[in-house]
Amino acid sequence: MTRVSKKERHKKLMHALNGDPFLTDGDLANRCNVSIQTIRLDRMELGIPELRERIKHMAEEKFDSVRSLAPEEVYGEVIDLQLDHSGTSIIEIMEDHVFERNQIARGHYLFAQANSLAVAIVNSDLALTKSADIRFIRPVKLGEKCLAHAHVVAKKGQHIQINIETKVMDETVFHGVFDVYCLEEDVLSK
Amino acid sequence: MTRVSKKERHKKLMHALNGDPFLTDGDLANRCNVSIQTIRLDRMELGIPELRERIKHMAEEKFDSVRSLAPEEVYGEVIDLQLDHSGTSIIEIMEDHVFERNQIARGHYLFAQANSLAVAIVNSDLALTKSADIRFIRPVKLGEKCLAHAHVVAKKGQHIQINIETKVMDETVFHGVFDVYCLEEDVLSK
DNA sequence: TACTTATTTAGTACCTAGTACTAATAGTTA
DNA sequence: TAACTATTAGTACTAGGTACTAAATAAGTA
Repeated sequence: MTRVSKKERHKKLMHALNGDPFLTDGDLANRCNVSIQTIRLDRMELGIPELRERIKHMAEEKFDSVRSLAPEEVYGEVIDLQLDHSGTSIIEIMEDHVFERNQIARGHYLFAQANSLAVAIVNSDLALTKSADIRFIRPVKLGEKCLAHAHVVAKKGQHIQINIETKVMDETVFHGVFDVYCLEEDVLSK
Repeated sequence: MTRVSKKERHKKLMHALNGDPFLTDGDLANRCNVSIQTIRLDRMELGIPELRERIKHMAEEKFDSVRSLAPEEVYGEVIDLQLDHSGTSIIEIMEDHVFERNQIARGHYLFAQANSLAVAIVNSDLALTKSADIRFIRPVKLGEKCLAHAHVVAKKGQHIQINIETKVMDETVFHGVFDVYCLEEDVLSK
């Protein structure tokens, strides 16, 4: 006289955990009116890890995504850098960088790459972006690798003008002119 | 003969957990060369919850952010939004956002806030930043809260021009003019 | 130097949310 | 009725803690 079939319970279980992954085996047992052991056998069959593992997994994902948005001093991997002259960096567009709907990279990631590179090029402890004029030439899609190349075009006192062009393969996807303000220490002490 | 002072150990602890929140008390005890009890007293004093609670908290945040899809798309907390008209969002400058040396926020975080807001305002599934002209008016420091206010100034066909001004208290710190390209579905089907 | 306080360590009982296992019972079916 | 599946019960054990008591070890101060 099995009240509800195993299959049905399994469905219910999956659904319940989808709605609230923080349910313990005890909670699930109550919901399904079965013993805790039954729930554990069910999880085994369905390959559902225990509560603590589920939670840990979610936390790790969260942690990783925080990482990708708040990285080190430079956003992107610098592969070449001539201080006060030029530089190149790479980023690969990952899941976290794109709009869900259309898989297109959010513009500020491309900007972050360019901005980081511009500031990194300036040979100073106190370099800040003053202004920028940027253009997104074509959308960048998930999985594409963006190569940003920067070079200093002018240097007038504390203002340094840097041109940045970002390419995917041979196609230009982003272009920017950055005006970086450089407050050198010896200037400060004068 | 306390090898390392309590204060120093507390700092080390905070830093370690910031870098890796998945460390158990045992791990921390090893790193600091103290007993597990000392670590637990330290956590008490510093108000740091146990590993499982930390993990759970992160998982809950992740879960919440997955639930509400819209805010995930936006960098910053949107506190007001009138589609196709105006919007406001807030970000607080945290440790991760600043240069270590001078505690000044990296420009691309301010840009990310503005860019997200600009795209969010446009009432379309397919809104992409086409170009932007931005100015960093004064440096923003650690702990400051940035209020970005955006409003649509022009709409010509698929191009929408949005002005954004970001303030800390009453001071303008950032200004930008964004040109967002909006590919509406009915336009597509024509 | 002796007293006092702060800091650190040790150890116990208990908790949750499990795993891994054995054994028994209930219900169904050939 | 025997065989099988599904379910339940119960035990031993685990990690990573809490909450507590007690003791040992500095360190500061009168």
